[in-house]
Amino acid sequence: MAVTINKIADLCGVSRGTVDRVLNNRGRVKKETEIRIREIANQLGYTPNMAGKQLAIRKKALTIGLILIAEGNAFFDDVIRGVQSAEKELQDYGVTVQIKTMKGYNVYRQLQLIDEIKDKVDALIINPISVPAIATKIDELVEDGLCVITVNTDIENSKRLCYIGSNYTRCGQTACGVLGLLTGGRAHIGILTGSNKVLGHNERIKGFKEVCKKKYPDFKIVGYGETEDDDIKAFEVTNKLLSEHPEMDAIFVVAAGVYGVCRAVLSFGREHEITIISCDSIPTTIEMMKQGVIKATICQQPFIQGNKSVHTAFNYLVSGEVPENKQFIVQSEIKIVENL
Amino acid sequence: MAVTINKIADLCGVSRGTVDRVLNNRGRVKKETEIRIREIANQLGYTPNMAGKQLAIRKKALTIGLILIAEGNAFFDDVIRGVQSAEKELQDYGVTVQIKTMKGYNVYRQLQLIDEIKDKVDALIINPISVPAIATKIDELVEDGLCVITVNTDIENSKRLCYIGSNYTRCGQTACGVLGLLTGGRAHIGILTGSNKVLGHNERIKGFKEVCKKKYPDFKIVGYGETEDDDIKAFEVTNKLLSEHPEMDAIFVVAAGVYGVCRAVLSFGREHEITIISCDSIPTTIEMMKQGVIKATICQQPFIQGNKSVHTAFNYLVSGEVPENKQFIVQSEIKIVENL
DNA sequence: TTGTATGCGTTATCAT
DNA sequence: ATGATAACGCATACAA
Repeated sequence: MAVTINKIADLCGVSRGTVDRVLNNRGRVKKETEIRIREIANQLGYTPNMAGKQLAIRKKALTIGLILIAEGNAFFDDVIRGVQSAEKELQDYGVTVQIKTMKGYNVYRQLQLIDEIKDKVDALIINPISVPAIATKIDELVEDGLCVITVNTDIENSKRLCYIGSNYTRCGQTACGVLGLLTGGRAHIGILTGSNKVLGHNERIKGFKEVCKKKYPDFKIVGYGETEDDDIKAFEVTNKLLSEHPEMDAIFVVAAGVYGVCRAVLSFGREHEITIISCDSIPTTIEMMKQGVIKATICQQPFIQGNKSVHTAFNYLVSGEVPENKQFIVQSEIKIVENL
Repeated sequence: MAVTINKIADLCGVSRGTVDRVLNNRGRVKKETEIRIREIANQLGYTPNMAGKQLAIRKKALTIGLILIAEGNAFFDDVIRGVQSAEKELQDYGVTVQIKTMKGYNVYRQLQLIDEIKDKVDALIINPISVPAIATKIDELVEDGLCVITVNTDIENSKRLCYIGSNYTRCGQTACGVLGLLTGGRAHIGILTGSNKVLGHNERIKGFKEVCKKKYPDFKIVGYGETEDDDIKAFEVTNKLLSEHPEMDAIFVVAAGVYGVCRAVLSFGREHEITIISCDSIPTTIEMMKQGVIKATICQQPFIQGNKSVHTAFNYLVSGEVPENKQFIVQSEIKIVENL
């Protein structure tokens, strides 16, 4: 039978209350008894019982807040689905989530949203803009006792509890690996990123180039473009790239704007000559895969990102459980039309 | 606030005990009160509280038994890791798992193991041999009130609670899709299956051929071999195939014996000319991928298969929760060396 | 500084 | 057929 707080109390000849105070660092207990209790607890390998905790804590309704740069970005639809699924799974324990979305990389707006939400929630899950101002803000929140988790994008040198999301470098490496296999290691590549101000996009390109260098000496990157995560902009810039580089026979779409890129390739009638690899799988991307325009896409388990971040926040709030790893990295999944 | 059994009792003017008897079909309650209670419960949308259930049920130690055809099959190592992880996650609730392993497709042996374990467990998770004798046995167990879940291999027309595992057809389709992309849709393919008596292997081949037919008219399947899931046998039969079909430039390894196949290809010095696609990722397969001998492998989330099956059994035992789908199908994951 | 009582939602065992 | 009561493990308010 598992060891409970009661058993420890018996063994130490004190009351449950005292053991509780020690094990949850509530103070107000004599040093020497504290030491004794801790010793016995460790020795017996005490682990708090979740069901008990959850039942007792039920009186307090927990609110978990989310700030996501989700507007106009279909990728986040699945993240939100994961969040909502977690809310449902945790409804027994009185958990409510509150999602605030924003559009684009407006630091001021994100700070504003943080201030709006911070006093209403027990934990904050944020898809942060990776700039010092946000990092500082996160640290402030944590100092004030709020539980903060970064999702999808990390700010490593901040005091957040943990990061849940992908390894962008890995995604880029995988993309290059796939492209290498599809082209036999010989291609003239156009890279269409979202913005060269976004860390994640740059890391994907970095990973891509690493593999290029190590394994595919005959890969030539012939041009770059920025889609600004917008299909129209993507369409224009891809058109330009295709005109300037008729030798281009492969495209890596690093971020959003995938559909715009595809439409440009289609407008040149070159969809059969150009191997397109993209990231993530939103409906328009899936449609393009079904039409054979996109050959493969590298996904980052958005549902799990949303779901796991809520569960992690909840576990921390309920039992002070700190994740064993500061980063929970989702898989870089290769999807083709057959395994969508 | 969520609706509890207590609230229902109040509203109906009865005691919790009565409500409990009704909602858990324990009988011994007057028809008309039963109807009234059910009505109110439905109306209020009562959902049992997990934490409460789990605390109360804790007195009974639950045992979940597993029968896996795991010996000599490294694929199952990850399944078992998933099972053990689930055991740890559920230890708070007094769950113990008991794993029995066997080697090869010996129906009599499997029946024997079932008889050994059936009276000692509250649920049985089985990786069944797909023959009528086992199906009948499963039905008997279920009739006797045991909870039975099939894992990794299903027996669809049986009374098992549900199946947790892959869609083998899908795996084969994915393999063909990948091969199509890697070869430009033109290849002379050798197929090395485990045994043509194993349903899953045949389904993979079926899926592979489907995509061949639909998308890749220039794929020619030039030969078949059976590895009997054994590396030595695989080595021999692949050697034979390579001798008889020098035009062969692609291999789909359907089941185990992957390493033997690779060694044969290496012994012919043809590892650069032959595109090998395999299934699953055991250590020797990973090694061959790193050496570039295998280009891609299609995986079926073994850890999740093990983990999820235990959790599903637990949920059923604790709350009678029947899975919403009779089949929980894991993803067919494409793995290359970059995203292993 | 410590102990006790009460309650969270459910199940199980009595007693009626 | 039904109700009352005691667990299960933990948190907390209150008493000492």
